[in-house]
Amino acid sequence: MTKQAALSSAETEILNYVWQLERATVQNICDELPSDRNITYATVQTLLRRLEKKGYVEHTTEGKAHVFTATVEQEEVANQGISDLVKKLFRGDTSALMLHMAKHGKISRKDLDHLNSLLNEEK
Amino acid sequence: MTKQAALSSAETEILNYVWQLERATVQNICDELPSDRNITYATVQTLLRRLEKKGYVEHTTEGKAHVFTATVEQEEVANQGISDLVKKLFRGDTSALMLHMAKHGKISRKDLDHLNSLLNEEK
DNA sequence: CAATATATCGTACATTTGTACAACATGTCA
DNA sequence: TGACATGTTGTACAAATGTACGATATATTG
Repeated sequence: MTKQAALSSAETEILNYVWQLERATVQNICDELPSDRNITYATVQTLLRRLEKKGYVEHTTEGKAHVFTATVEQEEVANQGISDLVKKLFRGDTSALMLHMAKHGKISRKDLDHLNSLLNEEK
Repeated sequence: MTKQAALSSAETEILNYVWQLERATVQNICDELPSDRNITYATVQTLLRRLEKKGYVEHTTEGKAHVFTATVEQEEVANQGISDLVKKLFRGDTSALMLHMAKHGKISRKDLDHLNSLLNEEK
């Protein structure tokens, strides 16, 4: 909650792998990267260093390698991201985002039914 | 459609005013800015110059001032923004975004009803 | 234990982004 | 028409971002 520095695009990309792997070394992440993502080991390392400085991950040393783990939840970061987007593109109006998505066919009947039951089962 | 350079945060902010005003001079935009947004005339000008170079606005000269108009629609930019967000935070899965929003109380019963009728009236 | 493979660390460097000043140009009004 | 107000242009500069090299440290294994 301590007002974290914003995540850059590349940082977010890497953070996703940390979430996914739960515990990840630089190498682990490099192994996960799709082959068309041309980025070196050194770059992944720099991004992890920056993520740590910004407070999104931390590490312990295991053997000679660093094992990184996330210190923030995906949920939190997602909330922040959505909130920023909505602020930037829909004057802070979340309903406007929904509407936009519906108009552009991003919401299916199935999604809607699902959401409906979700809302219903809430106390 | 010509693969535009991405919009920065400050650029998006200014582009929103261009959409809103339809035709806007630097001064017009400065007048619209909330008083707590401390940014100079010169900065707005620079951002408009960059928006033009990136192809999001164009201008005509009227008197001694430039009058800017958008060359892309808000809808397009919104789509791009959503798509980027979903890619970054929900592995490209739009439904996951919806679900997230529902879980976090960003979707109201009212929104849902509205979306429902929207989906229904579609041919 | 020495050589090898593999890590990290310090640094670097070109771009992009956010912000803005100073100089120059040009309508406008007395 | 000349001064004034208001525009634009060129330029700058620090911080953030994306990317990565070279030097150094350290497990591992023959």
